[in-house]
This record gives sequence, structure tokens and C-alpha cells, in this order.
Amino acid sequence: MVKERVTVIDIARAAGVSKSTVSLVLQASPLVNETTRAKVNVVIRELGYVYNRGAANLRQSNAKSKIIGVVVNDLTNSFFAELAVGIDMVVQSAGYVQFLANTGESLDRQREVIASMREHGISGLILSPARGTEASDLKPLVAAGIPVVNVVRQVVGAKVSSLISDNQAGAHAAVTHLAGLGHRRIAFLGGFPDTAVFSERLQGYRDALIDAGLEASENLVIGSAPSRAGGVAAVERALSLAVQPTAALCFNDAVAFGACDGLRARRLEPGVDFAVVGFDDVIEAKTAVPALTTVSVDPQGMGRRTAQLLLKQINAGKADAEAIVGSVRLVIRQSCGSAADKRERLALI
Amino acid sequence: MVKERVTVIDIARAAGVSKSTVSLVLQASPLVNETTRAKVNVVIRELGYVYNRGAANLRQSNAKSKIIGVVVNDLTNSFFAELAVGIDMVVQSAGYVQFLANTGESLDRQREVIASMREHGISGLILSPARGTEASDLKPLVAAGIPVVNVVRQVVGAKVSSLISDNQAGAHAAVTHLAGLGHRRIAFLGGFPDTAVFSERLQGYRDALIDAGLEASENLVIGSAPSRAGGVAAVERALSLAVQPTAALCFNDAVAFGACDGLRARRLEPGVDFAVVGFDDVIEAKTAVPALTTVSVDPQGMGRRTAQLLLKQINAGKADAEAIVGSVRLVIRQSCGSAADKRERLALI
DNA sequence: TGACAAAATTGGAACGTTCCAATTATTTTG
DNA sequence: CAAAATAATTGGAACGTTCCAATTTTGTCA
Repeated sequence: MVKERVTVIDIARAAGVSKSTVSLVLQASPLVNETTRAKVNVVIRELGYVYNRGAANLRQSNAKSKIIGVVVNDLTNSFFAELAVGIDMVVQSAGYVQFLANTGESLDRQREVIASMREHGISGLILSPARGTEASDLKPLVAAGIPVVNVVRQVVGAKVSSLISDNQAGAHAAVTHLAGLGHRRIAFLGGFPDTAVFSERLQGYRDALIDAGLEASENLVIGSAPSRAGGVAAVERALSLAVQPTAALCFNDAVAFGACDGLRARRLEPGVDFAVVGFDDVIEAKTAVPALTTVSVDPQGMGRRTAQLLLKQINAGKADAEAIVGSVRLVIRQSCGSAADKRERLALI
Repeated sequence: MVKERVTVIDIARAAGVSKSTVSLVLQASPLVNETTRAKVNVVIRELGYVYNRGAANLRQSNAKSKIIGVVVNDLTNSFFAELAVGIDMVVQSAGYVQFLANTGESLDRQREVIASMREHGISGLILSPARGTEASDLKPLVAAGIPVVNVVRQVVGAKVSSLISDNQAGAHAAVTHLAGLGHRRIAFLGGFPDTAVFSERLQGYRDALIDAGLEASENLVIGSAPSRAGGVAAVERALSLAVQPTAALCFNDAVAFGACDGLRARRLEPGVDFAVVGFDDVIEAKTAVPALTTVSVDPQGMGRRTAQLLLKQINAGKADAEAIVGSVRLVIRQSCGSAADKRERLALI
């Protein structure tokens, strides 16, 4: 029942040529005669030959394994799921295959998984680093000449390329919009304060408040897990403040959805009684009710660009670290109140 | 800058032993003396040696590549993302690494991706088949002795193991519950009618209607894409019927969320004006507002069980196809109205 | 101490491919 | 038609590991 492996030598024998010729056919080399090529291809199909990349890769130490490692910190977050899908698209059509692993923010897992991927000879790595990842964790990779692209989060001091979104500008735009709608007390909800992404978005939030002539009060910044449940918790804390905010920029869309849930639990209608703005623009943001106003990051597109960047580096051979900041744009939907609401609110003053 | 690869021979030279001994150390063989083992391990660390699984795998044709292929049909659906996370957990801790690919329901993609995985020598495959997958697509795999486990969806005629959930029983339980709440016109919303999962759930829905003495009307069955957007569309069609339903069993949670969105767009409150039940129990079901009554499938647990099943087959060497039907249970939350609502409704009759 | 057993180590072949240099077959050219 | 050029094919070495059988070292016992 256990079939013997069909090798290039079996093909050669059956087709009456040498193994070298078969190898050339496999590589679609122009050196081989059309007739021979056809004959060999027929035999390949007949015998059900399966190319052994492991063996090939062993011989050509310089050449590439056609495997790309992808390590993300939270695949259950649909932002990352979509990112992975975007990566997969370009990786697949470039003839690569992706190792995808989830670390769940565990540094140990991340170490293990990267080590394992190295043993398998990945030709590049896309990493959305777990919290607390240090430059030294990536050192061996770059020393071995394996191109690495960080995505979403950066690792300070690591000499690798990165693709992150313009968190500061996005947050700034969102808060400016809220201020323009007449909101005076705008909260910042959710996210882990010890991440770079958090600081960047917070910075944009603060700058925008100042630019709008509003006071940046410390207790309007409420961290939480960057999840739906975290959003519920954060909005509850916000609503229990002495002076309640009337609007919030949320760390990401998951938090924003949670905030909407928390508002409803308090009989407040998001978009009417309280303005909510998210960050990321995950796929559900458009169809949710109310449709979520959010800073669009286009995770899938981001995944595609990341993969392209990595492939470029793999093909170039040498990797000059390149830091790309993807632009973002505010998508105004229903969750922050419409212009009509704004007029109403102004009329009340 | 491009570092030479450190091989087992370099280690041997540096440690003053033979390559065979180094190999034994790598395999943690009890044959090697403690002192020698320690010495070799030191050198391994010093030189930054990276094990080459490709080479090892080439030699031991019988042994396994420590790679498991995972192919899902829609990673942007959080059900599958969670499934993948569950698989990843047990796969990782068994020392394997997973190739994860997304087909997006494309049979071509699926073919390509499986072929590519075979070339890389996967030692097993977990497949949530794209729509229209046929037994013949899996034939070569099983002929090559590669264990395959289908998950979520079955492929008729394929002699491979499978792990699906008890769709019929789940749908039956959900509809019975709705009927018990006093609903007489219960719709079935969403899903592609040409899938086995759809038929199974529909069958459970119909049986439950009959058991409850209700009429199963054809136009209360409304298919759509199994997504949030599909749910919006389906519920809209349901509400435009001459005799409107008052409750719906949705194909999955995504559809159910969409249905809630669609209801709100019509100024109907899910759980109050219309009862909604989902299927899957994705992570957001608990925290959504209203919390979703749904048939809990525990996607992550399902992923774990699937991976365990596959690993068992890999280790056993031979694979008797084994069909497991995972039990499900109805989780009653807010989206279908409470017992109190039921009393009210009965009082009105 | 010599004989034997047990423990530890070792060189070489093998896995399936690609690359190189060399060879053979075919075509072109003067 | 011979010589040169070009096209097509080929055998053998190499990639980094594991396995096998053989060898060397160490330990035990009479």
C-alpha cells in the first residue's frame, strides 16, 4: 500500500534519457529538444512523479526554498487574519508557500516557531512581533542573510525592513474630525500602553486635541486588551468618570465594536448618544450597524504590500532595511454621528 | 556578509569527534557519552549551528518532514481563523510546523496549493475543502500514503478521515427552542445550498419543524453567501415576504450578525422584535449586543481535535478512515428573546 | 593479566536533486 | 566535404544528514 517514491531516475529510465535531461525538463530549460521534452513530460505525468523540493534545495545551497515564514501575534483578531490572507495571495502567486504560525503574544512561542522555520530553510520571514520582542531576537536571522520584514509593529534597533501604517496621522485625522463635530471631551480607548502602535496613535490623538484647542486630560486615556471584550470594559470605565466623554477614538476596530456593545448595554446608542471611531477598517466595519467610522488601514492590502516588499528583498539578494509607512485615511460612516447631527448639536448650544 | 552554512561536519571538526557522533547528539541518542555530548553541545551553540531538516528528511525517506499542511476555504471568516489557531496549538507543541493556505473557495487555488505542499513533503494534510471538491482531488494523496483529515466539510466518496460537527442535531435543537418560545414562522437564512453543511443544517431545521407540528414552507429557506453581508441580504428578503417570519435560524454566526444588522436597519430590535439564532459560536458571539444565541461548535477545540486525529494517523503509520461527528450544544443568550418574553408572547394569544 | 562483554565512536554509503565539464549529434559554412 | 559551430545530452560529484556495520575504547571478572 505504501507506494515507492518515484524519482527523477525512474523517469529517466522510463523515458530512455539521462537524469540530467529530466532535470533540465523540470526546470523548463531551453537547452532541451522539444520532442524530448514532450516525451519526458508524458512519462512524468504517467508515473505520477512528485518533485522533491527538499532534495533540490539541498543541492543548490544558494537557491531558495520557496517557503516564506509568516508569524503573527494574534490570528483570532480578524485584522491579522486578513493580513495573512493578503500575504498568502501574493506569496502563492509567486510560487511560494507560507508557513503561518500564531504566537498569541508569547515570546517563547515566537522563538520556537522562528527556530523551527529556520530549520526548514525559509527564504524570508514576515513578522508581526509579539509584545516585548527585542532586536536581539532577530539578530541571528539577519546574520544568516535571511530577509525579514516587520509588519504592523516595529522592533527598535532591529536592522530589518518594516511596513507599518501611519498611526499618528490616522489618529490625528480621527480626533480632528470628532472635534469638528463639536465634541469637547474625547476619550482614547483600549490597547496595551506598552506597544509602539499604542504610543503612536496616542501621540496623534494628543496632537490633534492640542491643535483643536482642547485639553488633553490623562484620565480620558483608558487602556485595555485590544479586543472586543477590552472595548466593553474600557467604555464602561469611561462612562463612570465624573465628567463623561461624548466621543472616543478606539485603539482598533475590535475595541470600537466592544465600545458599541458597552454603550448599548447602558442604553446609549452609538453614533447618536456617543461618537465612536475605530482603527483598521476590518471587513465587518462596513456592514456593522451602525457602520463604523474608522481609520482605514486595509489589512489585506497591507499584507500584499508586505509580501511584495519581502519578495523584492529575496530577489535582490541583499537587503537594505527599508521602512515604509503606509498612508491611512479616515472613512466616515455612521458611528460618529452625521453632519446633520452636528447641526443639531450646534443648535443646542 | 553572506555567512557560510555551518554543518554537522564543521561541528565535528571543532569538537574533535566524527560527524556520526554529532548526529547522535542531535538525536539525543543514549549511545553517546555524557562528556562528549556536553562538549558537542557547547560547540553547536558557539558556532550557531542550524539543523537542516531538508537534508535529514532526504536521508530518512521513511521518517517525517515535521510539516503539516492546512488548507482552509475562507480564512477571513473568523470561524476558520479560530480553527487554524486550534490546529496550530497542537501542531506546534508536537514539534510540527504548519503550512497554512487559504483557497477562498477556488478549486484551482486548492489544487495548486496541495501540489505545492506535496512537493515540500508534508507528512499530513488537514483540509476544509473548497466547494465542489471531489474525491478524485484527494486520490493522489491517499495513494501516496499521506494521511488526510477533512474538517468542517466532507468530500463524498473520499476515503479519508473527517471531523465535522453534528449539524443536523444542532439545527434541530435551535429550531425546537425557537418553536418552544412560541414562534410559528421560522426562517432558515444564509449559506450556499450546494454544500453538505447546508443540507445537513437544513435537514435538522425541517425535522424540527415537523416534530413541532409546524409547516415547513419552502420560501422561508433563503440562501445567501455565508457572510455578514449575505446575512443582511437574506434577512431583507425574509422581511419582504407576504407572511413575515418572526424568527430565524441562520446558517452561521456571520450570517446571524448580518441578520441583526439588517433588522436594525429596518428599526427592528434583534432578540425583541425578531429572534435570531446563529451557528458556530465564534468568539464575538458572547460579547456582541445582543449576545448571540447560537449552536456552539467550539471552532478552536475542533481545530485541536482535528490536529490530534491527524497526528494519531501519522504516528500510526496506517490510516483507517475515521469519521468523527463532534457534538454541539445550543447556547442560549439574548438574541432570541428570553423566557420572560415567551410568557409575554403567550399572554397575547 | 588475559579474555570477554559492553559502551562509545567512526567511516562510508545513501537519499533525490542540480551543476559542471565533457561528450555526442546536428547544423552551418567556406 | 571537411571543419567549425551549435545544439542536445550525459555521467559523476556534490549538497547535509542518517544509518549501518565495523572498529576502538573502557570495564568486568576469573
